[in-house]
This record gives sequence, structure tokens and C-alpha cells, in this order.
Amino acid sequence: MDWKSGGTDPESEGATIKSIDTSFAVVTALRDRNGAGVTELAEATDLSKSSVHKHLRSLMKHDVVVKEREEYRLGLRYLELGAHVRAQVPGATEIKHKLRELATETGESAQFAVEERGQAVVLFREVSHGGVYSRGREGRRFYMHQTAAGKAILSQYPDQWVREVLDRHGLPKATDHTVDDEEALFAELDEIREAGVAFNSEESTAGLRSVGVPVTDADGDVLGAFAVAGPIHRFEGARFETELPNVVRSVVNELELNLAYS
Amino acid sequence: MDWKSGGTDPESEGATIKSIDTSFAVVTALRDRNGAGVTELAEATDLSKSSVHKHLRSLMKHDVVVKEREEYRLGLRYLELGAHVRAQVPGATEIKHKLRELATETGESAQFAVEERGQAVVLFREVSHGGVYSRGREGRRFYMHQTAAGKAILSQYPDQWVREVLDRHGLPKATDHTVDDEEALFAELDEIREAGVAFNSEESTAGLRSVGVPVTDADGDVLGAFAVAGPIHRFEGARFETELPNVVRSVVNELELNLAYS
DNA sequence: CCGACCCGTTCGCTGTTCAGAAACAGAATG
DNA sequence: CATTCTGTTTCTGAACAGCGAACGGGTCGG
Repeated sequence: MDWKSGGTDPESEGATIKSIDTSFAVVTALRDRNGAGVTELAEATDLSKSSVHKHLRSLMKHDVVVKEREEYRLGLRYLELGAHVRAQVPGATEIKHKLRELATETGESAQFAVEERGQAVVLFREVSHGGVYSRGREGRRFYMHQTAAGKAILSQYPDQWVREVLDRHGLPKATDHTVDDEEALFAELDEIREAGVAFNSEESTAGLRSVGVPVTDADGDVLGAFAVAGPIHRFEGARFETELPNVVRSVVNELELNLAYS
Repeated sequence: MDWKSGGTDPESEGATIKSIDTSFAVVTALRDRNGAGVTELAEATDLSKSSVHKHLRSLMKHDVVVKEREEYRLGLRYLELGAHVRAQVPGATEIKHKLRELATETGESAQFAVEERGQAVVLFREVSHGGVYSRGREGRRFYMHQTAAGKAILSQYPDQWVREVLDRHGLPKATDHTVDDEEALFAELDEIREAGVAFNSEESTAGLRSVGVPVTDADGDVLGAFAVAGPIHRFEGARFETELPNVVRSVVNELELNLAYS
């Protein structure tokens, strides 16, 4: 029942601190409408104005909320924390470097994603001229089975881990092309393992395709995955099936060598 | 007594929610040692193990803390929130674009900073080949008077606002070169206003110089400031005093034009 | 092989304190 | 000028955060 041989099943939630839950409710409401007043937030969260107010004051104390022009909005402290956790990832600098190389070399948007709690999280992202595909801003979470990077990562996991991911999140469909059959997914993971490349053809977003390759460290443990994504009209034929996979693979190869010697 | 004609004086802290304070204490302790156990955190925060545990569980529920390999560390949810607040800044895309242009054009590290709660916060950062100056990761906060970007921003503020910043934070010294005299600062802000450029010569870090230029929107309100920074041996003579200022100014000019038409 | 120890976790209890209702102040609206 | 929005403060009771102690599992050392 353990997750990666350590950790508690997150579904079995014991007692949590209610104030924290409500604080996050306020923060979430604030994020969704970025910038709001006390009354609006009170309605959105089903709390009393006084409670919201007190929470906002507490959050302000820690710079995660600021008041500007008579309205509250999220502060930049989150940026500091976000940058911090990202910097802790081993090889962050090299990864970012190689990612940019990949983006300029292909002329497409590229991203590096890692797995957390059974989902794929975009850690770095490089957009190239043409590709203003807003999908996949840094920090965004995806289902593993809906993206090329996610499947690339899964392909390096033992079946047991993959199954735990499925137990936790299932195989929700985002488009008609999303794999929603467990058998089919495992078969695809086999192919990915053999080819060293994962494909995503409109499985998360209509019109969007991507190519992903897992990144492993010197011990063979998977760190995450690189992926390039773009519109279907540029991702087809030999470019989609051969050229881009080769480019991504070779960039990842170089990265892995760099990571081994550092 | 108001801050920017709206807002409460942050010094006058009313009653805050204690649970939130302790949660932040846990998060901070976790950040400072990135990755720790319950007992260690309990000692660091002067709380009981059970309290720390309950807080951790609550924080895990919201993905800001994750348990991995029998130890707790900060999760990637902060990355999402950080990326979100940054994306809300008007013209974020254009700013990032121009910032990269500035970095490649000068071959130095460049950054875009905004003011929040009287401090300068680095929003975007571009490092060039040579400049692995780790100073100024995204989200990092600086005193306004200790950086070129901060002084550039202050130069566009009415005296009243500047004085409010000083009231709140004072003029703490970071090095021997830091301006710690109010008169001198205002005189320097005058010069900056005239020249359109702010300089920082080892005022925050020994051996580090930088050149900053304020960025204003179509209404003339200051959005933030661009700055290039580098080692003193590359930042001297005509390059420091004339060339770099001209490059930064022209890049900012182009940016302001782009922002006006969007 | 076994005992001592350290860790994370759980369980009740108690005093603290968070949440809500209502009143207050101030600005904008008509 | 009255009304009706804001955001803010006050106060009180019921909820709950925090602690100590006990539990269970793992590892270390003898």
C-alpha cells in the first residue's frame, strides 16, 4: 500500500487543521479571480466576512497576500517558494540549459516535467517563436497518461508503481484520443520502453501533439521527461515519427551525460 | 498613513490566526533544510511532534508538502501559485521576451523587478553564459535602495511614497557602499530621473555592479525595472557608464512601445 | 538473535481560539 | 442627505489546535 516504498496513502486523510483548509480556500478563491474584496471572497468560500478578513490579515503577514488599491490579491512570496522548490531539483541548471537548446533546435515549445503524487508537473518550459501554446505553464499538473512526458516517465516505472498511479487517479478522458484502457496503456508503455520515445496525439488537447523522452540519472532512476509539443499540422509524417524523436533523444542523451559528471 | 492611497499599515498587526503562523513556521523550517523529519521540525519550531505532524498532514492535503522516501519536503504546488501570480503581471510575455534580448545582447545576467510592500522582487531573470551570478533568483526580495532596479523604480515614485518605503524598511547597509543617508538617496534619485538610468556599484554585494532602467506603461505608471548585473571587472569605464545604460534604455524603450500597443 | 532506542503516528483531553453575528465607520451611490 | 454598499472591529460560545503519552515498526548495536 505504500507509495514508492515510503509514505502514507494520501486518500486516507486523517484529521486536518481546519484553519489551514479555509486559508487555502481563500487563497484559491483569490487565485481564481485574481484580485477581490472581502465580501466577494466571503460569498465564494461560504465564510463570514470577519473570518475571511482575519485570514487575509494573517496571510498578509506572511506576504502571500497583499492589499493594493483597496483590493486583495496574491503576493509574490509564492514566487520565492516556487523558485526555491524548483531549484532543489538536482541538475536544475543543466536541465534548463538543455531545454532551451531543444526548443531552439526544434523551433517548438519544449518542457521538462516530473512526477509528483501520481501526476506530471511542468517544471520548466521554453516557448519558441511560433508556439504560443499556452498549455503547460510552469507548475501546471497533468494526468500522467494524457501527456507524452507523463507516459515517458511511467515507462520507466515498475508496473507496481504504475498501478498505484492508476489506483489513485484512474484514466480520465480529456479527449476522444485519451487512452482509457488499462491494458492498452501497459501495451503502450512497452512500446515506449523499446523505442525510448512516447507520443501524444491529441490525447490531452485537440490539435496538439507532442513527443516525450524520459530523463534518467546515473543510477538509472528517472528524474522526469523532456517533451516538445506543437500543432498537429507541424507534427506529422516523418518529422513527428522520426526526426523529432531523434532530436529529443539526442538532447536528453547529452543531458544525461552532463548530469553524470557533476 | 496609507500605502499607495489604499491599504493598511502592515506594522499595525491585529490578531492573526495562530495555526497559520505555525504552518508557515513549519513550511519555512522545511524550506531552510529542504527535506526533514517530524522530530527535526518539531525541535526547529518548538512545537510538539503531534502538532507538527498534523500540520504536515494538512499541508500535504493541499500539495504544498509531500512525503518522499520517509521524509517531508516542499511540494510543487508552490510552483503553480508562483507561476500564476507572475503571469498576472501585465505584459509578462513581452517583458520576458525583451529581457532575454537584453541578456543576449549584453552577454550579462539581466532581471526584471517590481516593487511589493516596499521591497524589490525579482520577477524574471535571464542568465547568460558567463554570468552564473546566483544572486537574484526569481522571487528573491531586495531592499529598494540596495539595487539598481530598486532605485530605478523609486526614481519614478513621488517623494511621499519613497518616504513611506524608508519609514517601513529604513536604509540598512549591506556593504560599505550602500547609501544609508536619506539626503544622499534623494539626491541620487534626482540624478536617476534626469539620466534615466540607475547604477549600483557594490551596494548590495561586493564585486557586483549593475545598471537599471525603470519601465513605465502608457499612463506613465511604473511597472518595474530592467537591470543587467555582472562582475566589477566587466562593469567599468565607458561600458559601465555609457554603453550598457544605452543598451538597457533602448531595450526598455522598445518594450514600452510594445506594451503600449497590446 | 534479541533488546534498546528512535522515529512517525495515533489517541483523548483541556484550554485556547477560531468563526460567526452584529455593530461600526467610511465611501460611493442615488 | 439618506441609503447601501464596502472593510473593519468587538464579543462570546462552541469547536478544535496543541500537548503529553502511548503505540508500533524499524534500525542499530551488542
